[in-house]
Amino acid sequence: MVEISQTVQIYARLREGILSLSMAPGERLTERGLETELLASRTPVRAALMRLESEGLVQREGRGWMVAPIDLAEIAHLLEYREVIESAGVRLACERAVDADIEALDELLASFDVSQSSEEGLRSGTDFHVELMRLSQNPFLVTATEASMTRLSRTRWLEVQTEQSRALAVSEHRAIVDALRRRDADDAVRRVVAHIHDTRDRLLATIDADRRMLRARGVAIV
Amino acid sequence: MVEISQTVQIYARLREGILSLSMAPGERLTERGLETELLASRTPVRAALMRLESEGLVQREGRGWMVAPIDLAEIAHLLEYREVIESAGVRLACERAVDADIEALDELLASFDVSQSSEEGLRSGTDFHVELMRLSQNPFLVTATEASMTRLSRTRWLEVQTEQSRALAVSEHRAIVDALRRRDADDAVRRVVAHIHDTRDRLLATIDADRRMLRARGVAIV
DNA sequence: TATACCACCACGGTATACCAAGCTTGCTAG
DNA sequence: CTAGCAAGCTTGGTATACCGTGGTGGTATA
Repeated sequence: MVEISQTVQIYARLREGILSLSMAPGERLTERGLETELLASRTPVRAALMRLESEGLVQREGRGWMVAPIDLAEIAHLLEYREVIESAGVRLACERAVDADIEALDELLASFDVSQSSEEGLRSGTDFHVELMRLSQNPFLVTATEASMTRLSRTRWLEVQTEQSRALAVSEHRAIVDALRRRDADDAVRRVVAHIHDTRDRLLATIDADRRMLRARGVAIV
Repeated sequence: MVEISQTVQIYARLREGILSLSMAPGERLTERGLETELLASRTPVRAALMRLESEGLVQREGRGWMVAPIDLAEIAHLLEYREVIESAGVRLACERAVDADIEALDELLASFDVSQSSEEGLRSGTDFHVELMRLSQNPFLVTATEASMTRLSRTRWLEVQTEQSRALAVSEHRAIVDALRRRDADDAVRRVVAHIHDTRDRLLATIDADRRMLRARGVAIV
């Protein structure tokens, strides 16, 4: 058993609770409440809250804190932002990626294709896009994508995850890798844009349709 | 005189010291040292350091902290990142900006043109690009540009700021606003890209030429 | 003289006591 | 009965004491 500092442990537990929706969006938090709940002192709790604030997962609310609500407009803006980042990133990747890295990305895709567990399915999408951006050789594109996927990841639990929708996502990913392998930048960009558009349409349609249900589940949709 | 909390005051003072280069890039910092130097307790000092870390202005170094060194490769990546963000942003701005906001941006430009003080000249560039991104209506493009400009702002002090180079920057900004006013997205993007390329070339050339001098001044250029 | 070991000190991490401010609640006065 | 005020409690903000660890300098021994 490795010893882990309180700071990162508390941070990880809060982050997990928020992303898994076991802490409801919009839920009010107090430092002292978390202190007793997580059996730690306020110092690491405050550190975790500050870091989560910089990631957009918690917000200051009056004198206290709250779990960031799920905001439809923010989601739309994030997906537009991803479209900007990832189309430019995949174009750079076509110029710069070495073949071995493209094949490694393809293998990553295959490994996710095999595993069907839901939480791994959750990670597969975010990891694919992050690893794709890594091929651009620009660390800021990687970081921006990581941050975007983190903020978007709570919405995945809301989205209907049918067998065919997951298959579609995988095939779209595969098409991107294929274009990348052919160094066909224009096609790669087109497919990235199409993939993000598909994601957005599916997501916003689902959320919009289930608005009432989600609100009832305590999801504060602004 | 308004009372300001220790947390934001300490943060602001550290930030100012770092951005003005009065705290040297690569300089080692200790929480207890800053505590006595800034006449505050470790709690707000730690909070400030954590926030500055998330902005990339300080880094953890071993068990301690250091002012983030100026990294030539990082600067190049940041300028490439800005090119991605701002070309997409200005294209969106052409579609979405209302005329009044474009005129307001033009007036901002005029006000900076008049004022010739150096630190306002420093701010004028960053504010122009941030306000430009605001016209895209996407808050993530605004935030990304703010963060990039912050990280880049230390390099401005190193760059030779001749009268004609500043005049060139202003005229390039003006050309962008003109294209925006004509809703000529392709031209606007072209001019944004050209402007950032110019900035990069001037910056990297200056820094590369003065490498030895800068290192002698205590600037840790990796 | 060189190397190894030991003691001390400086560091970030953690816990906690105290503070001022703001909200809530309950009592009192009209 | 209602309105207003005051007291108390809860909040984040701040200061500080304490802990374990890692690094460093000095000394002793080979």
